[in-house]
Amino acid sequence: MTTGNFFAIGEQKAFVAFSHGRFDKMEKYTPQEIEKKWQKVWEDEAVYKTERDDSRKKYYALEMFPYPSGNLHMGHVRNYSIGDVVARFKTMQGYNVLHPMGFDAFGMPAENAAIEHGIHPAKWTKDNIANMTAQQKGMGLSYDWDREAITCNPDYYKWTQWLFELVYKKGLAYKKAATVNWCDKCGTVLANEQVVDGKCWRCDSPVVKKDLAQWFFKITDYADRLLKDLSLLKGWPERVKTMQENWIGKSAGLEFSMEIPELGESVAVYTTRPDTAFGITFLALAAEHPLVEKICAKSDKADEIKAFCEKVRQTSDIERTAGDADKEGVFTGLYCINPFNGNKAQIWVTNYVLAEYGTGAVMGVPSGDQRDWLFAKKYGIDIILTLQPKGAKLKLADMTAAYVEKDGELVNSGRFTGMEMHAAMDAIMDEAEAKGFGKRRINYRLRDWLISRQRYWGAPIPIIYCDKCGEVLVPEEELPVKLPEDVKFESGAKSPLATSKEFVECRCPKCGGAARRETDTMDTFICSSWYYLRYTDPKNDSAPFAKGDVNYWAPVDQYIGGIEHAILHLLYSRFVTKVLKDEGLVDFAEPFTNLLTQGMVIKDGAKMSKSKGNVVSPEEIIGKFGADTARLFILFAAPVERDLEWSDEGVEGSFRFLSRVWRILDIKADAINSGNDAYDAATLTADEKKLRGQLHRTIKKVTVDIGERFMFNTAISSCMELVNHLYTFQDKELNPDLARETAKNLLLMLAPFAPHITEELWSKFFVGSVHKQSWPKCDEAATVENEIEIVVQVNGKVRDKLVIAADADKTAQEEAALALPKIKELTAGKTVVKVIVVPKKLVNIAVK
RNA sequence: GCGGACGUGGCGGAAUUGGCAGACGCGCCGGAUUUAGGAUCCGGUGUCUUACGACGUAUGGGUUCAAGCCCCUUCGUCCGCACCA
Repeated sequence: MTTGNFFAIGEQKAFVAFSHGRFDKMEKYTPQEIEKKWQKVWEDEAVYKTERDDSRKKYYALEMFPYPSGNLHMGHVRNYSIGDVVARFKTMQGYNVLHPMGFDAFGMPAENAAIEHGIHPAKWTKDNIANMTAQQKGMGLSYDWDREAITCNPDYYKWTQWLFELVYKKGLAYKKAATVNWCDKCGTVLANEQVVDGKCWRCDSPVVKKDLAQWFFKITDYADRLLKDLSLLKGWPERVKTMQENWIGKSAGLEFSMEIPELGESVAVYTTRPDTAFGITFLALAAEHPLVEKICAKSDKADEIKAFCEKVRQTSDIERTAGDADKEGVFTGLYCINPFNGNKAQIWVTNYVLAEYGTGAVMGVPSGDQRDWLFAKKYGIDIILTLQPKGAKLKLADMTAAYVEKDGELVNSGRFTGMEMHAAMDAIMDEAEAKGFGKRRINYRLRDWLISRQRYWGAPIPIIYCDKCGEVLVPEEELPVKLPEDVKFESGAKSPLATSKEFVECRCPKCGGAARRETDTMDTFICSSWYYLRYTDPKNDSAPFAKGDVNYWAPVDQYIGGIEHAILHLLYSRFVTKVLKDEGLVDFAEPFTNLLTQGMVIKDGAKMSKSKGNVVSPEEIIGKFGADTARLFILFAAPVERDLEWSDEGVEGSFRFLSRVWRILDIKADAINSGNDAYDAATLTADEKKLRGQLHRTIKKVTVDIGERFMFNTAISSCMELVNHLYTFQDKELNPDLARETAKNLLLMLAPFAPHITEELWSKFFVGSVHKQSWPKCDEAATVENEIEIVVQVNGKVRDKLVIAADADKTAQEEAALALPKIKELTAGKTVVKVIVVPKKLVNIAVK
C-alpha cells in the first residue's frame, strides 16, 4: 500500500476483503495512528494551501492568534475547533477559503522569563511557538501554514514600524507629557483600555498615576466614525457593540466660560444640561485643574487647597471610582460669574471632578444633579430649583434628592421660566452662542491611545531625537529598527533598550549629526491591530501587503475569539483599518464583517486555572482519545457562544460516537463497497426509504445548523441520530446503493468536525480526500413522507394521535381526527365550539 | 443605580415561525453477549399515581383554540457601564 497519497480503488477492495465479517475480526479505531498518518499526508500534499483566485468567491475565516505562552489550553482548542469547522465547511461549499494562523509574539512574559531565568526572549518565544505549533498541528487544523505571521520577526515588525510612520505622517501620532497609567509589576505604562477597575488587565495589580512623556495615537479623531460604523456591523454581537459604544461615550452639550473677576480670567465648563444653568451655585474644579495653582496665588486658603490636592492625587483610581466614594472639597474663597444671570458662584476644588474629561471644571447645580446635591448638602452651599415636572410644584424643603429627570418645566430661570425642558435646552444654548460665551460641543469618553511601553520585547518606535532637528522618523528604507542584543533586562521606569549604547547612539537622518534613538517600544496591540491583513500577502518585502491581495481576501468574513477583546483589540483594529482606508491602502472601513464570541471552557463551575487546580490539558485528552474526539466533544457539549462545562464522561461519549461510526461502516463495508453511486431510490424497501428520508433531512439540517446558525451542537446531534438509525440495519440487509449513499454523506457531514477519522474511512470506500469534496446536497424528494403523524388535542391537551396521508387536505385531516373513537368518547355530550386544523401538524378540538 | 443576556430532568443541553416540552449526549436502571470484568448491542429513564390520569420550562398574572416561546409582575444568576457633568 502506498503512503503519502490516497488509496487507489483496488487497494480499497483489498481492505474490505480483509475487514468484512463479525466484530472480532474488525480493525479497531486507533485515532493516534490515523491522526498522525493523515496530518503527514495533508502536509506532504499541501491540502490546505491557499491561493488567490480572482475568478472564485473568497471566504476569510480567522481565529484570534494566540500569545505564545508555550501550551495550548482548552480555550484555544475551542477557538480553533470552531474556526476549523467554518473553514472546512465553506471550502466544501466551493469558496476559496483563507484560513491562516500566527503568533502575537511580542509581550511581557517573554521578557519576564529573561529576567527570571536568563533565557533570551527571542529564544523563549521561538521555543514556545514551536511547541504550540506542534500542538496545533496535532489538532488537524486546516491552516495554510505558509502564511504564518509572527509579530516578533523583523520581517513583520518592519511593517508595524512602517504603520507607526504612516500614522505619524498623517499627524495622528504625537509625544506629550501626561499623567499616565503605570503598572509597577509590569514596569510600564498602560493605555486606558488596558486598565480594568483600576487594575492592570494583564497582571491584575493596581495601576498608579505617573507623569511621563509618552507616545499617543490620536484615536479620538476617529471617535465618531468608530461609533457610527458600529451600525455597519450587522454580524457582531449586540453586546460587543454596546460595550464599544459605552467606551467611546459620546455626549452632546454646551461648553461655556465663566469669568473669575478676582483673577481676571475665565474658566471653561462643559455640561450636557444647559437647561439647568440658572441653578448654578458653585463651580467644581478637578484637583489637577491648571487654575488651581493660580487660585492658590490669590487665595488665603492656599495651604489648605494644596494639602487637599495632594491628598486627592495620592488616592488610587480604585478608591476614586468606588461607587460610594465620599465627595469632598475645599472652598477657595474665590467666586466666578454665571454668564446667564450674573449670579456669583463659589469656586470649590473637589475630588469628584475628573481632570481628563470635558474641561476638568463642572458647573455645580445641586437641584439638578445628584452629585452636586450631595456636595452642596454636605457643605451648606445654596440650592436653586430650576426644573420641576409639568403641572407639579416641587419644594426644596421637601426634596431629599436632586430632580434629575429629563422632563419638565423650567422655574427661576429668568426669561426661560415656564419653557419645556428640551426647548429650553436649545434656547439656552442658542443664547450662549449668540452672546459668544458658549458653544455647542460633542464630547467623548474615549482617550487617545497611549502606545509607548518601557519594555524590551516589542517593536521599537522608529524615531530619532536630534538636538538640531528634533524628532525625526527613521527613513523607511532603514526599517526595521532592529532590537539590540546587548541589553540588560531589568524592570524600571526606563526601557531596557536605553541600556544598549549601540542602539541608542545613532546619526540624525536629516543632518547626519549625533542623535539618540527612542528607547520605548510599541504596545503589542499595535502588532495585533493589523496582522489579519498581513496574512493576505505574508511574504511581501516591499509593502505590508499588496492592494490586490488585501482587497481580494479581506475583510475577514468570520472572526472568532473571546469576549475579553470586546474593546481592546477589536477597537484598535477598527481604528487602524480606518486609517489605512483613509490612506487608500485598503478598500474597506471595517476589518471584521462577522464576529463570533465563544464562551469560556469551565470546570466545576469555574474558569480553568492553575490556582484552582481544575485545568484539563488538551495534550492529555488528545493523547488519550485523539484530536477528533476532543474537537467533537468541545463542539457538541454547548452552543459556541455559551460557556462550556468540561466533562470527562462527555469526552468518552464523543469517543464512543466516533467508534460507533467506525464500527457500523465496517459492518456494512461489503454493502458500501458494492453499491453504486447512482441508483433508483424507488426500489428501496419501506424501512430503507425511511433511512434515506432521514439521511436527507439530516443533510438539510446540518447545512443550516453549520452555515446559518452556528449551532454545531445540534448539527452533531442529528448526525448521531442518523447513525443510531443506521444501527437498526446492523443485523439486517441494507441495500448496497443506499448503504453507499449514507456512508458517503455521513462522512462528508462529519468531515469538518472530525477530519481524521472521516478521511480514513473515506479512503477505504471512496477516492481522493474527503476534504476536497463538495458539501452534500439534500434531495428534497427523499425528505417527503407519504404518511405523517398528526396530534389530536381536545381543549389544547393531547388526547390521541393519527397517521394520515401526507397529501390529505384540511378537511380530511379534521374528519379523520373527529372520527377517532377516543376523541368521540371525549367529546360525547359536549358542544364542539371550534376546530383548529394546522395542516400536517395537529387538530385541536375546543369543546364545552 | 443604569443597560443587557439568561433561568427547561440527576447533569450538559434541544425545541429554527406560538402547534406533541425534554431531541442528542452524559449518568442511572434492566436485558443480551461473555468463564468473569470491561467493551459492545438492545430497551428503559421529567414528577406524582396501582391504574385511569394529573402536574410540569425560576415566580405570580395576562393574551390565545394552543405559550418554554408573546405581554406584564416578582425573584435569582451572569456580564457590561457607573462620580463622564
